[in-house]
Amino acid sequence: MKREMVERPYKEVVDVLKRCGLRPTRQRMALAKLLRDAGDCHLTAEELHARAADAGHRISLATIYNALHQFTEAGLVREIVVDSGCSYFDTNVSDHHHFFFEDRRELKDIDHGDVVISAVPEPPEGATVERVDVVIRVRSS
Amino acid sequence: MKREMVERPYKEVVDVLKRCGLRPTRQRMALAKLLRDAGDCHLTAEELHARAADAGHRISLATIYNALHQFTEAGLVREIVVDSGCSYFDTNVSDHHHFFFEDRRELKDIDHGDVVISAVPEPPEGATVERVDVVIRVRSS
DNA sequence: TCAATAGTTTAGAATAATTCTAAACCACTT
DNA sequence: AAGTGGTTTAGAATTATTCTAAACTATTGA
Ligand SMILES: [Mn+2]
Ligand SMILES: [Mn+2]
Ligand SMILES: [Zn+2]
Ligand SMILES: [Zn+2]
Repeated sequence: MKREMVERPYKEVVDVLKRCGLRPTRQRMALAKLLRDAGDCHLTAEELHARAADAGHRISLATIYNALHQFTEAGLVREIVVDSGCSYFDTNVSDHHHFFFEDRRELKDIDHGDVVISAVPEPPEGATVERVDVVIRVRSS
Repeated sequence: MKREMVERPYKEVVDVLKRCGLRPTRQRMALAKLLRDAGDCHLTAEELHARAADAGHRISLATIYNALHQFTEAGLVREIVVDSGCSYFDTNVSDHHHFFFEDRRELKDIDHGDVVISAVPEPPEGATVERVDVVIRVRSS
């Protein structure tokens, strides 16, 4: 019973990982749980690494990168490129756009529906639209 | 007269540079001219470096980066971040958006007006909108 | 015309994010 | 319990970019 209270929260992430065809290893379970419990946010690999460390998990950066890419592939997180120099991983995988605070280098979600794109051009022949990213770059002033 | 035919094209870029408060050095003139003559396109620092070399200019990469940042500051080019790992510099500084071909890692302009954003949210208090970037990510398939 | 000055260029080292390597490790099957 | 094949890891490698400090040059005004 003591054991169960601690272990239960893992059940879900284990299932998610299995559904994605990823072995539920110690590291992937820890990371998947951290990401799920983090709520909607935008993390760099380094930040996730730090959070894992804070939670008592000693996971190599290589593994963090591996997991983030696998999770991206599986649709558990979404990679956002706004800053030449580092990638952000978004735990909110629903369709939404972003403010980017250039001075703080931070992303903030824009509620779906607050940006309306009323005309999107056809992609060129043989190309298929993967995603439409809208980033509103702002500076404090 | 022989001389003039070769030199005249530089007159404009010299003026542009002066207007921007940048000394018209040999390197900056060469780069400004290359960029102006390139037509609308999206270049990486390396690509511009290669074009300079092709045109017979031996300019260090550090200078390419310096110039591109100064030109960006001055509004002569626009920096676009779509690809974690490298920046693109757009010689088309008019208001427009982009397709990004993820496999080729190439940008393509979308005519102004082909993307209509009919609702843009207010930025948070104290933040001022710098720019709205729309990137339509496509893959060939 | 010629310094003096301040801005510019440069090679090469340094940095930072990310990827690679190859050996140790461990999840899952049998 | 052993075999297997995927996984993790430390550390080296890679890549784009920035930094450093010395050499260079555009500009100015004597
Ligand atoms: Mn970062
Ligand atoms: Mn590149
Ligand atoms: Zn988001
Ligand atoms: Zn463009």
